[in-house]
Amino acid sequence: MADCLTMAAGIDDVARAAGVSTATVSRALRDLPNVSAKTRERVRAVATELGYVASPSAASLASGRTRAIGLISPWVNRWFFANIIDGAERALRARGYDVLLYTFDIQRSGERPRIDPDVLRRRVDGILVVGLPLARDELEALQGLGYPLVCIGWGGSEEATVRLDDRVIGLEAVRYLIRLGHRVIGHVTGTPDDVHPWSPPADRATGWREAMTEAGLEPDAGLMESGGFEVSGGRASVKALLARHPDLTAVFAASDEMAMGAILGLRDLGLRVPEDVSVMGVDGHELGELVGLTTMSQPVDEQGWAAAELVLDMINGKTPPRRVVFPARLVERTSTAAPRGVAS
Amino acid sequence: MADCLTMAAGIDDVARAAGVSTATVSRALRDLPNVSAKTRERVRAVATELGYVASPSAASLASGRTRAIGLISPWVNRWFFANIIDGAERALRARGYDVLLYTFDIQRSGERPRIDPDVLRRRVDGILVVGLPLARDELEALQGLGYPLVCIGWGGSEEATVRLDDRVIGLEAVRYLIRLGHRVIGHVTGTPDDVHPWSPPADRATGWREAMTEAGLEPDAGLMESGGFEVSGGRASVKALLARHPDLTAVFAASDEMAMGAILGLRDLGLRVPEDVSVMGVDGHELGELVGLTTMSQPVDEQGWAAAELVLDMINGKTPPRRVVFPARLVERTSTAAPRGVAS
DNA sequence: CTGTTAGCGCTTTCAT
DNA sequence: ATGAAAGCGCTAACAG
Repeated sequence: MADCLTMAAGIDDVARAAGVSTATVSRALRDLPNVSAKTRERVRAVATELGYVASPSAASLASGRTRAIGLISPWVNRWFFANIIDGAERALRARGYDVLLYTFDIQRSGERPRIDPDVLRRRVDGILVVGLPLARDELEALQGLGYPLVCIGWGGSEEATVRLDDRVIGLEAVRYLIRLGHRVIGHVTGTPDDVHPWSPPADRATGWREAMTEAGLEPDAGLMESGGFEVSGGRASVKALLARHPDLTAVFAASDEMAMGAILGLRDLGLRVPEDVSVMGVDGHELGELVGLTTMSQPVDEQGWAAAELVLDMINGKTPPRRVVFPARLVERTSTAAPRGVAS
Repeated sequence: MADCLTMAAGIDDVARAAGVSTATVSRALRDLPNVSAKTRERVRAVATELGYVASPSAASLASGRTRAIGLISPWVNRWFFANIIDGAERALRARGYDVLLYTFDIQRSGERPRIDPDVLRRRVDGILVVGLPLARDELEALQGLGYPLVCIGWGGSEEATVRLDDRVIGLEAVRYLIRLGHRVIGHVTGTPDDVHPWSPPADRATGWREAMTEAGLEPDAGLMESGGFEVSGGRASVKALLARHPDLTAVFAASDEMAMGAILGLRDLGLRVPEDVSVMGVDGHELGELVGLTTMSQPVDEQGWAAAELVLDMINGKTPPRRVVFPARLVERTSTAAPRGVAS
C-alpha cells in the first residue's frame, strides 16, 4: 500500500501508469461516454491501486461545479432542524454530494445579523434553507448567487419548497381541542410579529384563528403568546396566557418543545395536565411520550430527503415540482382531555 | 450594484480597477504584510465595490489549504451530537472556516460500514470526530490523510481529545445512588461489547463497577444492559434488567435519552419513579426536567468550542494540549430517592 | 512595498 | 475512442 502521507497520486500518475492520457483517466473515472470498456477497467484498476482520488478543488475550478450543497439552518440542536439536517445529509451524501453547514441565529427580538451570501459564493452548487424565514432582501441576495435554492419548512409560492400545510395543522389541532369541549384555547406561537405571512408559526396561528372563528369562539389577541420555539419560551408563555385569561383550559403550541415547556410552566403554577389545562403541540418529538403529549406529528426524515432530491434535480436541469407538501397526523395521547365539567 | 448572476468579478478585475497587480490584491485582502495602508484600503474598497469574493476552489488549489473542517458524527439528531455540532460549527465559522458534515451510522450490531477516508481527501484542513469510537484501522486510515484530527467525547491517550472523565462520572453517579441507600443498581450502557476501552460507555460502566465494588456490592453482569444510546433502547433495557433482577431499586443510564427511555419502560411495567425505582442519566438534556431527571450534567457547547480551537491550533502549527477534560456535575432532581424502607 | 511569473490538478474543447 | 493543450482563478516564490 502506498504511503498516503508522502505521496498523493495525481491524475497524471494514473495516466502514466495506465498508459493513457489524463483526459481519458478523467473520463473513465467519471463514467463519461467515449471510453472503451477495457480502458475504463484498466484505469479504474490503476486508480484504485494508486489510491487516486481527484482533488475536489481542482475539479471544481476546472468544471465550475463543487458537488457540495450549502445547508443553512438557524440551529442544529433543535428537534426539527436536527432531524432535517440528518435526513438531508444522508440523502445528499448518497448522491455523492458534500454538505456545508451554516448556522445563523434567529434572535427573539427579530433583529438578526443578515445572512452574508458571500460565504456561499462559488462554494456550493445548491442551497437548502431550513426553517429560517428569510427577509425578502436576504432571500434575494441568496438567490442572486444563482444557485438552485429550496426552502424546507417554510417558503412562499415563489420558492421551491418542501413543507407542511401549517394552516391545516393549526386548524385540525384546534378543531380537535374544540371537539373535546374547550372554549378558551390559547396559542403559543414561534416568533414575535415580523414573520412572513408564509412562515409556519404564522400559518399555524392562522389555523388556530380560523378554527376558533368557525366555532364561534373569539381568537383574542391576548390568547396568543410567542415562545420563540424554545422550551423556556413555552414555559413562560403559558404563564402569560393564564395571567390574561384565567379561564383558559387548553393550549395549542406551535412546536412540541414549546408544548413541553408549557407543561413545565403549568406545573410551576401547580396546575395539572390535562385535568386543569390540556396541552398539545406539533412535531412528533420522540420525548413527547414522556408527558403523554398529544401532537400533530410530521414526517421529518422524508422532508429532508425530498428537499435533497429537489435541489439535485434542479441542479441537473430537471424541473421538479416546485412545492412538496407533507401531511401531519394527529397523535392523541394524555395531555389533552375534555375540560372539567364537560363529559367526553 | 453589479449583477451577481452574469458577472462574478475575478481577482484581475479588482487588480485592474485598483491599479495594482493581482498579487497585491491577494495580499491586501488576506491581511498579509507588505502592503501599504493606503493600497490595502483602496483594494478593499474596489473589492467591495465590485462584490469580489475569492474563489475557494482556486484559492485551495493554489495554496493547498481549504479552510474547511470535516465534522464526522454518527448522527446529528441526538442531544449530545446536535449540541457539539452546533457549538463547533459556530466556533469554526467565527474563525473563517467552513464545516463539512459527514454522518456515519453506528449499527447496534457493531457492524458498520467502514468510514471511507477518501471522501475527505483534499477537502479539509482538519477533522473532528464526534463521539464515534472508530476501529483502530479506521482511525489510522483517517489519520493517514495527514490532517490534524481531534476526537470529541471519546478517544485514547494517543489522540488529541476533548472529553469528559467518564469513569469518574460513572463513579460519582453510582456513589450518589449508593449514598441514597440503593444496593442493587442496574446500568444501561450505550453499546454492546466491541467498544473500545476508552469509549464513554465503557468508561461509565467501569465507574459503575468500581463504585459498586468499593461499596461491597456485586456489579453482576446481569445488572448491565445495552440501550444503544436510544430512548427505545433504554425503555427495553430496563425491562430486561428487571426481569433478571426483580430486586433492582435503581438504574444508572449512560445518557439522559436512555434514562428517559428507562422511565418510560418502568411506567410500562406499572412501576413508579422514584418510589419503586430510581433513575439517573448523564448529559443535562433540556427536557430532563419534564420527568425530574437526576443527571450528571456536562458542558456541551464548551466541548464543541474547545475542539474547534484545538484543531485550528494544530493546523496553525501550535502544539496545544493534546487532551482537554471537562467536568460534569451532579444535578439532583426527583427521579432519584432513597429506596423504600430506607430513611433518607 | 509591489509586480512578474509559475504553477496548483483537474476538466474540456478540439483534433485526430 | 483517445490525446494535446488551453485554461479554471487564485497563491507564492522570486525579483526588484
